[in-house]
Amino acid sequence: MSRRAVQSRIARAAEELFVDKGFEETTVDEIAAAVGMSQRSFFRYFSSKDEVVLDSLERLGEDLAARLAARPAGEPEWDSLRRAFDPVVERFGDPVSRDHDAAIQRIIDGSPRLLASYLCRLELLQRMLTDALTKRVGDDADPVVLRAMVGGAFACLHAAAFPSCDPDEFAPCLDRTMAALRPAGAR
Amino acid sequence: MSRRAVQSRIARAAEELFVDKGFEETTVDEIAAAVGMSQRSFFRYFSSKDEVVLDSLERLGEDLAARLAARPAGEPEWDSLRRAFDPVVERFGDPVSRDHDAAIQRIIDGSPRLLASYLCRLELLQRMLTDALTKRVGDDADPVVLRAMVGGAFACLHAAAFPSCDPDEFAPCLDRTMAALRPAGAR
DNA sequence: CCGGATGTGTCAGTGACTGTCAATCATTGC
DNA sequence: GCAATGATTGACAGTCACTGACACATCCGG
Repeated sequence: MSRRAVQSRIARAAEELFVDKGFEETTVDEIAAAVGMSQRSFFRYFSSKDEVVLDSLERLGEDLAARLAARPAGEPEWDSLRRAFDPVVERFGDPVSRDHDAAIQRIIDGSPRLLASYLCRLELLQRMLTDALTKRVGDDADPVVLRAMVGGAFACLHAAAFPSCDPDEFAPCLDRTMAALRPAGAR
Repeated sequence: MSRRAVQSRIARAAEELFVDKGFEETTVDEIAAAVGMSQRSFFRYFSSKDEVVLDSLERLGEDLAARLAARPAGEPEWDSLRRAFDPVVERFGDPVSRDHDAAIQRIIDGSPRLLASYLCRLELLQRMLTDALTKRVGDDADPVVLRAMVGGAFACLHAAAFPSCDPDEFAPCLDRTMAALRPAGAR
């Protein structure tokens, strides 16, 4: 069985336990037992307990960065960033993946420890997008401003994804927010 | 001796050790020994090892929120946010506190675990500012947009504080970045 | 059949953190 | 002055995430 397959088996078992009992209340031993392996082997597939939950974010990051890189050359950066978020919007469109993501999000919000790791991941993700954006724009642009712009776009994404906004309204909510925050100087 | 005084004694000793040996390489036992108390007592003053480093951020948050609340009523939100950041700019102006903060920041950046907690704190701080901003603006404003605006302003702060920008240039760098990211719709 | 590469379980250890209990000390009421 | 009370502490044991070391199995090309 491939490494990826094992990881996904572990992840599925772990998420079930997390939903049942909560993240902090579930020990790594229990997860390992649920998939029939030793604790030591669990750590051969995931470098930490957090990783089980946050693993999918890594692939999402690569996806977003690729989308951003593929945007047409002349497009204003703010619009490119909005378009790079399309995969996220799509996932929100499908009820199955949306429910799954919502469950994950509830797990994350339920544990400060995990929430911290999650934010760290988002930070990494922003760095990836900043690099992609820098390549598109060229080195003449101010790197600090680019960094901030990606941060601003993520703030819109983060705000729109907040539970206060109901999931069906996600896409319009994101558009509205990004329109409101659109930098005045943007081409 | 007051609780605060003990906390600050612990914090001073801990920071010295962290600078010397690094955060991860310093055990709580060592910190406790350095101030002559048991490990158990250390945890009575700080709920975690992270807390020793991040404690000061809490007070900063209250400060920023108070500044924001005190801005004149008609001022555009983006400008109010910029002014709320003044205490941070001031700290960067004083060489002593700047060096101290830089040391702290190096400690934070040196440990992924601590960095994660730090970002979590920043998130909390943003929530505080969002609440303050909401009070100023009234409930007719879109809460999601307000949330995103605070996030955008923090992205500017975060980007400007990055080591790539030299400390003397911090204030102009922040102004430049916030000018570039100023929302087009802002009054 | 043998070589190493790869995957696994076991075990021992570290370090953060928690619960519990008993001793100490200052405060308060009498 | 003294006893009851509450807060602070140290000592100790325990849990849990995570790591390193080693032994064992399997598998695969030569």
